[in-house]
Amino acid sequence: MTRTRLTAAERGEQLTGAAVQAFAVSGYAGTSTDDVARLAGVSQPYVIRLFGSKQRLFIAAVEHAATRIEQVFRDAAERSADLETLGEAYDELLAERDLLALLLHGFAASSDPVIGSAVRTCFGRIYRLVRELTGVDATEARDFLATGMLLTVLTSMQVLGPGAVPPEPWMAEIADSFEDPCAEPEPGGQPG
Amino acid sequence: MTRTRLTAAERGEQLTGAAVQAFAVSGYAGTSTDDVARLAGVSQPYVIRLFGSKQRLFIAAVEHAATRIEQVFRDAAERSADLETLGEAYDELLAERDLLALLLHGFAASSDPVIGSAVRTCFGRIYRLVRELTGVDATEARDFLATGMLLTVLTSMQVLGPGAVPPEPWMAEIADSFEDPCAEPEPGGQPG
DNA sequence: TTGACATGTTATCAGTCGATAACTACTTTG
DNA sequence: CAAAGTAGTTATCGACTGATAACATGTCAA
Repeated sequence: MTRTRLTAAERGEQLTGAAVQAFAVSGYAGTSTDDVARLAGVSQPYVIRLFGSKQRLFIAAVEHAATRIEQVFRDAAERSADLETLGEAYDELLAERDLLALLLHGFAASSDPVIGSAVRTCFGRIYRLVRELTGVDATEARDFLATGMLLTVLTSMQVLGPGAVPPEPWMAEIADSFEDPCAEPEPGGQPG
Repeated sequence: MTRTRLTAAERGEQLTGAAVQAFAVSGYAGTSTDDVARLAGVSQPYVIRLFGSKQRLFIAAVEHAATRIEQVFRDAAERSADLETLGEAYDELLAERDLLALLLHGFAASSDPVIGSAVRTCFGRIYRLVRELTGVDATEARDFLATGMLLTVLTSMQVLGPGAVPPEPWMAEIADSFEDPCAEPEPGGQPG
């Protein structure tokens, strides 16, 4: 079986996807470039040659995830440009677990100045996009993203989502609080 | 200069503190047991002998941080048992940056089943405590913790807090939204 | 066809890390 | 004082990692 040959650009895209998957599980320091290489079916040194360093590979993955998140929000806003619809879009993002998990690992890896800078830029773009798409003020956008962060963290902790552990009472309580529409304190706002 | 000799219990506590500091910066995979050892002024093998493994050291640090967070909330509730007061307590937690940063790294490291289990238990305890101290319902407690998660993430990203980078416009906008009391959508609720 | 370029691989290395083992030194107790 | 327990060290190992260099293989234009 001969290896399928791709252009450098194509291979780069494929590797970025593999990097999103791999880094989403174990984070920057916990994932080896060989993990990414195996996932994509190429050798580890080739990954380094294409991206220059592990750091640049990670940043490429974070930016890819952020771009995808923005796209999901944009698509949702095309249906209806309010926070409630964007909140529904969050369900799609939670289904693609990798995106938010990777972003969380990016936040955590922000003590590295280069990674931190890239991650802040991505987060800032998402915040701005939410405000522009829906026209809400800073406080509403902040509360929207706050709930999003909690959902992201709960998913990473495997309290919510596909890979969730058997729920303890407090987990079920929180999960229910997201699904009960009557419990919303203000009409049309929170993701979930 | 002779090394100060401590009992195993004392040294263990000191090492747990050092572990909180060290793991808060670079996370589980990104921090070596030698980093923790140097911070405490002992040799690396001794750290392993006292805690058995790096994993157990990390879990000890996470549980220590969670316990401290609970204590801050309890102290605040003794002044006044409502969410607003607990929100003020959050400022103390943000000042002790390590605690929340470490917890965030714990969330991110939850793909390890042993760590994940410990982290979920800690989070569940904090959630329960917030509800018990204030008597709020699940939705209010969830929104409180959601804002807390956003604050934690923003601090880790160095958007807020002592080590923050020079603020870009969107950062100032979010920071302001926390300080403006008039912008609160519902009276007395969010941390910050 | 041939040669230049692009796509990949294997071999290898220097550094790091968690963990074990064996040894040392201090303290307490009888 | 001696012996036993406690606190801590140095030496060392095997595994892993990111990165470099050299080599191989496939593709396409002249």
